[in-house]
Amino acid sequence: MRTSDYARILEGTAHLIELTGGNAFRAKAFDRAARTLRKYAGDLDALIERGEHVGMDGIGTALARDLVVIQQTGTLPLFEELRAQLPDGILELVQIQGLGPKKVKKLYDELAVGSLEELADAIESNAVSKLSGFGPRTQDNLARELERLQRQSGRTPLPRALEIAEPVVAFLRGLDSVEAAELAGSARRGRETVGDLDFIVAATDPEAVMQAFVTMPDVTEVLAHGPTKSNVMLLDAMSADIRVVAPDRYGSALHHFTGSKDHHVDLRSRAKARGLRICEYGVFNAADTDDSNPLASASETDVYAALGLPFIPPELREGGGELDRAGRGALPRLLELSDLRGDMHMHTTASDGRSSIEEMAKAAKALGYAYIVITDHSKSSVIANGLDEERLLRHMDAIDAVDAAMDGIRVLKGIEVDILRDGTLDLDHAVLDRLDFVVGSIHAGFRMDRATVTARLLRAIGTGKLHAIGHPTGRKLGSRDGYELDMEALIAGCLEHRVALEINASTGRLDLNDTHARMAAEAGVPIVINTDSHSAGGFTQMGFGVTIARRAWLGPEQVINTRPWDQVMAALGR
DNA sequence: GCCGTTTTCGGCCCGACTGTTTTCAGTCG
Repeated sequence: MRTSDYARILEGTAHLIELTGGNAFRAKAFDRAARTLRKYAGDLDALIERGEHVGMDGIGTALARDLVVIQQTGTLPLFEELRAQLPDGILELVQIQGLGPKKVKKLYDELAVGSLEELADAIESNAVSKLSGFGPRTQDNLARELERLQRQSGRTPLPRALEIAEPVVAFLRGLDSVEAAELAGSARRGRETVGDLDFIVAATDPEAVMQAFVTMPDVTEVLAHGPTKSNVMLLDAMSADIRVVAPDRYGSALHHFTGSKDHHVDLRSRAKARGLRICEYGVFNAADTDDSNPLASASETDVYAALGLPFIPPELREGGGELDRAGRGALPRLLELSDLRGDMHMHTTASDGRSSIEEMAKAAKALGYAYIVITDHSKSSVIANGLDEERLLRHMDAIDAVDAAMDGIRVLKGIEVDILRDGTLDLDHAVLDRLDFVVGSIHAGFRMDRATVTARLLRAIGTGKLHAIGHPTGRKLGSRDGYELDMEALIAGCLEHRVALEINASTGRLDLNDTHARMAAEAGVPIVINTDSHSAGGFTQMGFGVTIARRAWLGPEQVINTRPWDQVMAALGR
């Protein structure tokens, strides 16, 4: 069973408990356990088999037993029992914005609505607006939400979300009474996909800010508009919330709306243990029931300090043990963009890039890099005009010529060699030996099962000719899932043969992701962060790789391209 | 169902906004 299967069953059980009028806290417990599982990057199946899942966050004796049952039978009796009482489509209804368990239950009890289609029919016949507790406005909102679901579903990749959000932040900062404005929420934490955008503003005239916000040109729909909080649709693509607060409450508000939910749950229990209370208006004495006298609220640093903690970077606020570590003063010094001295995976006009070797070198030098490695495709990638041995040898001479002509940056010879279906490499080993850096990647034959792909990668690593595995899972963000892979086996192989795993920072990939990168680095595998640029403009994507690294708790010492070139091989242990 | 420097029982975050209501339940983050 895959991790997502376990999580899906627990999540479904949580919804069904609520829908059948069960104990809401019991439902919450199932939901919390599901989230804990989704966060676990290792082999959950094996963990359960070893009985080591007992004691995970939110998993007590009962849920631990339930997980064993799911492993053995593929499902859970409680889940099946509740599911038999309601149509399957009802779980889709809970996903709709504006529909919670109570309203879904009412729709089902009174109108027999048990699926998205039936809801559409009920709206069509105007029956929804006649239910008590509903009304014409609610019916309209549901109709719009259904339409939106059909048009687009799910979360927006982080790069696209930032593209939409950054102009809005600039707009808000330019308004008259605004002292500070920031993008909060999961985008600020750097999650690879973003559900909706949250903007926090410190301003002396909240209503003016609110009015300006809801009338921005990018706003295609106003969903809510209050004196301090509004919700709009931006470019028909993303829902965006805004909160305006007094400047002296900016820190606590920014903190509150940055989340995550799990981080806040942990933080509140810590506050409680210290006789404190924390909300969006600040940190208070628990006994202090009004919000006028906060102990801390102006900055996030103040908020954490009031709880006896150092500032915790947003990327770590996922409820993944960051409070414990912060409390012991043991947070890592996280990687920063300025730590990186080189980029070791990029393409030129020799294969499928759009810039020359020289253009790449000049752009990299302008960014302050000390070295780059030119890694064009190998011959199997025919569509990408990949190089055979003969063309590669000539290409190497061209790289040397640019290197000799450039001051202040090393231009090194590499290749992104295809890992073929049988795990052999696409180029002659003797030629590979003459390169400075070899990235091995899978570009074809994705439809293999987990064991076959894993063996394929391990055989490639075993050649001893690779320095790094490029985009290790092959996923394309938002469009392709990538191949199934035994990540623990890959990590063990990389450790044994001293091969780095890449965080591919190109906006279409972000691969490795944060959980896998954390897992690899904790095991001791060297990480390399590359843009896989196909033009001189592509280097700007490096920031996304750094964000993933930070979410993976990585510091500069775990990333090989923070080192000077002459120490990179040593960092690989070679 | 989970959890414990307040607890092995009794809590479980809490405030804004909407839409429907005549004072508030439901939803969201």
